[in-house]
Amino acid sequence: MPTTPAPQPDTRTSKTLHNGIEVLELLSRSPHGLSVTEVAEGIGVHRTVAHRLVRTLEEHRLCKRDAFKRITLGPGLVALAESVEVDLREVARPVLTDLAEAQGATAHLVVPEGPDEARALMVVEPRHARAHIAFRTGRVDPLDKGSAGLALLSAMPPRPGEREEVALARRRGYAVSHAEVTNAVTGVSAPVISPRNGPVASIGISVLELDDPAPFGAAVVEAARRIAGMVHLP
Amino acid sequence: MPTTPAPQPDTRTSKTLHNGIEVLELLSRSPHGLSVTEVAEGIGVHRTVAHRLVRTLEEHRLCKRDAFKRITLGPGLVALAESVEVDLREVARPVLTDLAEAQGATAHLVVPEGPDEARALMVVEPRHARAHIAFRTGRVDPLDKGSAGLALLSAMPPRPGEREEVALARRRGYAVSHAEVTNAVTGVSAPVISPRNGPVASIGISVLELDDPAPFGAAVVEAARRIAGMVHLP
DNA sequence: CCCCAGGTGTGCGATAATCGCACTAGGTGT
DNA sequence: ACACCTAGTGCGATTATCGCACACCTGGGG
Repeated sequence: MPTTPAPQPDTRTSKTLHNGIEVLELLSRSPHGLSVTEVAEGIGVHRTVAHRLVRTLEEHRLCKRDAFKRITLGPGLVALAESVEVDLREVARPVLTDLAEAQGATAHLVVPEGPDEARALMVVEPRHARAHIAFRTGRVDPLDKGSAGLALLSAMPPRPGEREEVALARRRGYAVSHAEVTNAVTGVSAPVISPRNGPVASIGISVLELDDPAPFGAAVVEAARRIAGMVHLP
Repeated sequence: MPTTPAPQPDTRTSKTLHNGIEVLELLSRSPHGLSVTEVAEGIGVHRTVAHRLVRTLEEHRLCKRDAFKRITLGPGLVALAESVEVDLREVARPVLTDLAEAQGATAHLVVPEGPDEARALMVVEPRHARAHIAFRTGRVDPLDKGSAGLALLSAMPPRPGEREEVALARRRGYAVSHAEVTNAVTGVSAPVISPRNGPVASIGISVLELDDPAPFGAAVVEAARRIAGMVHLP
């Protein structure tokens, strides 16, 4: 019996770094922290390995251990995250707050991720609305669900079998969705199109109203236009 | 010549993970992105190694490559960062916005990091002030510089050789600093003290006024008290 | 009190993952 | 066409990682 067939090691990615990142992702799903043993079980490595990974992350403030040794994500991550897409978020922030305030609804900036997904990069809630939606920054949704993704698709070349709403959005300049990612919520989004880089983001609002989306559409189109005029990637 | 003296490998931390994190830190200092070669030079590893690290980070969306192969930080980081100190930030957010609005100044939540540093976890700017300070979330300052750090120190046992301002803050309940971290800016901060965990944060504002800090002090003390009453760590 | 159970933390040898060479491929400017 | 630059890859040598075995601490019974 010639040992095991062929483990075929992957020389293209780094296993140790992969494990370290999995620790971070595991911790982000564990709001109340974990022990070293739980981390080891959670990602399927030996306890000693988890120990070394945690210590390394800790040195970089990517995780920390509280008074009784429980491990949670560390504030170093907020410093790193602050540098993600700085120029885009810098110009988008005032536009989003204005939009949220003017419409009395939650405004969001969403970027495409991979070929079929979109991630919320920024979410701004209105200050003085009677009621409004809240959802998590960093959230990922399929590109073909929700107004933000539809708006992004509408700024790309048509795909075979694309939803009818995309073609409609392409004509109107903004996309509308209802109860696709969140029950009872209507989304209205417009693509932010950079002359140089194509559709870099979408900007939109989540409203509770069910009637005519046209005024909202005009508002998000205008907001997207403002951002596109200011963003210039190298 | 008996080879090299003694390389003494470090078994306590993980070199590969360390390198991967250094890539992230390097990228956060490089707003316009880097090439693989630049990454390799920046952290002092072979180009092939940098290549593998980048690819691994990319799979987890911690970095991404734009149209012309330049590498920047990826949106996966904002999802991770969103989970840092969730409960604390959840309760602090409305308090900070109220504080910023009421005082017409930038409000901030700062947490201790290591024995001698403090990091800004959250920064909220006022909506309608004539002028206000802005600074970066995630920023690190020495614990004995600036009102936030002084406030944290004032809630800890006295240290040998501590600044006089700390004792003063201990008596008044809030700390005041002027032009210590930023020119011409006065900071006023109060510690957030959890009955169970001691000083977990400080909350404060950065103002341009130079006169009586007492009203600001009362406001930050009240804000810190509100947060302390709501935060309950496991 | 002592001992056990359940957890963290650590030295060290075997081994598998990483490193870096040598090479291919693609693009740019002369 | 050529020289020159950077990205990307297969593969053997080397070295970092893995995981065992053990020490240590803390709390709770017997």
